[in-house]
Amino acid sequence: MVLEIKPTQALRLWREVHLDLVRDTQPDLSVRQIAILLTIYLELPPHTVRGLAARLGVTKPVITRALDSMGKLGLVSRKRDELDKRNVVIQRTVAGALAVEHLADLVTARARELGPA
Amino acid sequence: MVLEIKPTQALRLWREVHLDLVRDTQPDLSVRQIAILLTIYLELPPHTVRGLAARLGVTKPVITRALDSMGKLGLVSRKRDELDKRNVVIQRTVAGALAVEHLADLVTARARELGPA
DNA sequence: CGATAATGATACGGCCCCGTAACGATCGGG
DNA sequence: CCCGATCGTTACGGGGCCGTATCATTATCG
Repeated sequence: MVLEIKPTQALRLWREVHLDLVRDTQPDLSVRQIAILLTIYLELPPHTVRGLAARLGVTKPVITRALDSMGKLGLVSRKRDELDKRNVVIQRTVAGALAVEHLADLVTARARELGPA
Repeated sequence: MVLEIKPTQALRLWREVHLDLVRDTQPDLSVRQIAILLTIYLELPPHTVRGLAARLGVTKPVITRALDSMGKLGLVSRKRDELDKRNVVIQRTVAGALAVEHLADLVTARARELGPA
């Protein structure tokens, strides 16, 4: 089940989806925020600030700030870890799951429309 | 030549490429800038500020500013249209073509690595 | 010509993000 | 028990992007 995609198709797909995102999304997320959001929703919990920072190769404040802004949008939430109160566990939300699902729909729909290279 | 991609695959692809972009890219472009860059390199010239603005559904200053910053990065260049000196023609550059090609490589490489849904 | 329209750039005020450095809270080993 | 290590957050200074409104330049039409 290898996904065959040609460079020209890849670029067209990337462009179409980004055009959708520019027009469609209310507040569009940064590249970092998208990476964080998808990591939270695709990888197994639990997720922590330092874990995400290491996973993305960025500093911790980047994660904290991204969680702040995405939290305001309702895409994620935070909870103190009761076993080790230094830790913060990042949790998924309904709105976040919907947003991720919406992105998946965009990509699959645009992929389906791609003609030959 | 329809590109079959399942929602789970789409999300994993999106995530992997965004992780690459976060780690890899020197100054990462915004969603709008990516949309503009790919439009310039995928659609037939000539490109103008107002044309791009209409194409993306954004205001002209958005395009002007994006061209400013992408111009500093050497990804695009501008030239006055000699026939109608009100117009500015946006031109491709070698560095821009390389950046677009690099993005295509990223996407195709990550797509190839995708396992079954 | 002169008035009007169109094009791209600029000014302004506001908001968000960055990286570095520091901080408070909490845990854990000696 | 205490002191160092760890975790997440916050402060600071700087830079970028946004939308609206306005501007200078150029073309067009009466």
